[in-house]
Amino acid sequence: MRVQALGDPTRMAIFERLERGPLAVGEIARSLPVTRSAVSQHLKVLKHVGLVTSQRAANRQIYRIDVDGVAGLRDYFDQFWQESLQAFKHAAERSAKEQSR
Amino acid sequence: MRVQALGDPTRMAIFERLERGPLAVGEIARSLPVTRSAVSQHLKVLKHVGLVTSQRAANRQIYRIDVDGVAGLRDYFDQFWQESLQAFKHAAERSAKEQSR
DNA sequence: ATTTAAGGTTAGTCCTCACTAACCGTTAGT
DNA sequence: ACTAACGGTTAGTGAGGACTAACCTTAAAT
Repeated sequence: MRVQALGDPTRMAIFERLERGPLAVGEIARSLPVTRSAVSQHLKVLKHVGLVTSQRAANRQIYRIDVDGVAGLRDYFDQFWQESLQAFKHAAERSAKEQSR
Repeated sequence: MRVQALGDPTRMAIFERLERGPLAVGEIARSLPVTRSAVSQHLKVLKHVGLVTSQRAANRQIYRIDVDGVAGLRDYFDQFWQESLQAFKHAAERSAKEQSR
């Protein structure tokens, strides 16, 4: 589920590292209290939901924020909140009408 | 963590039930394949992050969407995405400047 | 060619979290 | 008072997910 993507603190931390610019897996791991393996697995998840992209540079994999993906997820959430509030508003109006008859 | 609030499918389903109007715990449980206890625990979480409020009506607890809370969470996410995109944009510009000198 | 460093994958462990069952207090009805 | 229904709490269980360690492939360096 898309919501889960940033649910884990470590995954969140990785994402925030990437906000400051593209990084290789090892560079991220060095600044975190987890192994490269863990970082690699988290990046896999982030990539899967479209928040980051990767690109080979010789030996290394450079990860960076996927601007389109972030925007897409933002829109997704936006729509969700929008619909929630609207649905509830409609329900409230319907309820008010029931009261007055 | 606030992100976790809608991470669970059952919790999501409960929230969506409430979009159609206020409901008692038992009413929600009856429309879901889980016990009242589970629903009660989920509502506790939703209440804790400010997505719903509760109100006693005699014997029962009526839960409803907290419009302010939803709006607040919407704003929180909005800001998060905003900052992500902005930070990355700045990083990209900085990087471009490095290249050209 | 060997060595070194990178990163992805897998098996196994541990911990978190969703869930049930059993219990409790509270309220309304008889 | 007794009963029945509601809903919150707790202990215990099971499943999923985060993590490490070990292994593998690939690419650059000597």
